[in-house]
Amino acid sequence: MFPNKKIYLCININSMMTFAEENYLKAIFHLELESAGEISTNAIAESMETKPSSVTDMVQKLAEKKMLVYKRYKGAQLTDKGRKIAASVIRKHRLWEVFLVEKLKFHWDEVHDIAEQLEHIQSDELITRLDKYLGSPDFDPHGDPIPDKHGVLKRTEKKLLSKLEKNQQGVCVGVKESNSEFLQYLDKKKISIGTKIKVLGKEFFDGSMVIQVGKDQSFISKTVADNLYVQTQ
Amino acid sequence: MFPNKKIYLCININSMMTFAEENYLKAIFHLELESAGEISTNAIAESMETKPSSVTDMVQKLAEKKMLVYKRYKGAQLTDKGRKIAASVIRKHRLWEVFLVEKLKFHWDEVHDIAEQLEHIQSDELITRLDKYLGSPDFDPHGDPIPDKHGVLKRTEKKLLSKLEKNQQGVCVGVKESNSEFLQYLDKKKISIGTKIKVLGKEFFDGSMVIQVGKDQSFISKTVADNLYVQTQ
DNA sequence: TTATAATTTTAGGCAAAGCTAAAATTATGT
DNA sequence: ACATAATTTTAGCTTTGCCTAAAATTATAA
Repeated sequence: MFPNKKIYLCININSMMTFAEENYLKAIFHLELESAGEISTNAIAESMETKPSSVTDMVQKLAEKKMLVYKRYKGAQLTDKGRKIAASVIRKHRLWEVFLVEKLKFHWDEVHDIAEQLEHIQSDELITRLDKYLGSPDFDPHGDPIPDKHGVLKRTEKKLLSKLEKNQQGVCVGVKESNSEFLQYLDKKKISIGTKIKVLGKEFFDGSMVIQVGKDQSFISKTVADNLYVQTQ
Repeated sequence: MFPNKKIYLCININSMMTFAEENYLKAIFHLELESAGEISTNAIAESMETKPSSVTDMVQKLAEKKMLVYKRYKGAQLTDKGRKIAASVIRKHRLWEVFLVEKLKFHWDEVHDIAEQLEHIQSDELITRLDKYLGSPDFDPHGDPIPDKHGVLKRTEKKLLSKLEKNQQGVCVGVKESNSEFLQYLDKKKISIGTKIKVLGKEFFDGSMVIQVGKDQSFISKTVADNLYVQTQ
């Protein structure tokens, strides 16, 4: 009568999303943060490194599932339902990144691909416990905010260190582009996520800075200040 | 932060296995432990809750990939290559189970379905670090041995506590059938994985036992002794 | 305004992994 | 031994998620 018995195992109909569907919702969620209104097929295709025709297919399917609103030739917009699922995937991704860095001692720039897989593991209880285990972190190792369990993403005032003026201070929440050398440089300077940084001086002509990190003072170039995100409360 | 770079991290062509393929290899591996020689299509189908015709399809594909040897109407046998991959999937499954129980405080009987998903995460580095993080455990929370990184599974002398005679002892390595009440009972008796148990006395007529657990003595029924696995070295 | 460019959709195909129904093969019982 | 039962395979269909090529629509620029 019903072809596949295994279907009965899915108690929560909402989360009966495939990996591909979750990835689309996630991508659209990110695009909506950057620009309001309908998201174009092309934009989605580009961000997912896939073809526009594939996007059209999937977007139509997600529209049928009420995950988004889609108008031919116009684009897509997430519904509350779709946004919630996207946020939960991003929450999982970022929590796992925290786990990989904090517990397994991976570096910031090594964890993305693994988290990309882990984000699709289905178990609410798992995420509840993982979150608790990690001390309910607010940010992932790149300084990006972790959506709460209701899918609410705290939009934070993350800005580049280079934008701070003399005597302003912030907490390091991430890097713009991470590469091993830069991360090693930060290690040497004793800067990591959560480090308080105060601007003691800023040179006008080259944008270099003298900053306070803990009890030490440090000199950093504009290149560095342009690559570090801080949060000013 | 790095939206959707599709990165091809499959360095090892051998491990470019789909979830389905990995599940088949795993199932056949388990069946080979129970009975030597070729494994029948029907046996595989039954253990995977799928149809024999589906098994034939997949087994032919796995034979092409040299994961197993298949003869029409005869059955399948894993090659070294296939066995190694199966063992690595089982290793991952069991390590994740340890993580879920030891770190996230799940109960023994709650972790299977989650580990069933986690076992397919692809990253050698992840498993190396996870193993280290967990203290390179030899057994999972059900007392089943964890294959080493080379795919070697220590075949252990796991036996039911009820098989031990007076004055014999063993280390608790798992339960046969786990349910919440039984696990709570064990908690009360201070028995868990790794607990040393010595048989102080065994009643002939009902199989009940007096055992030593740490410094305490305990009385247990045959029902309990029939449901507890111990390892005698 | 209209021709051309860009975007988006449709149509048709492919591979994975499952299914059913029917055919082929092997096993069994008397 | 041989009919029947059980097992296994084949053939053909379905869905998912992607693709290419062509058609449809919208945008842009002279």
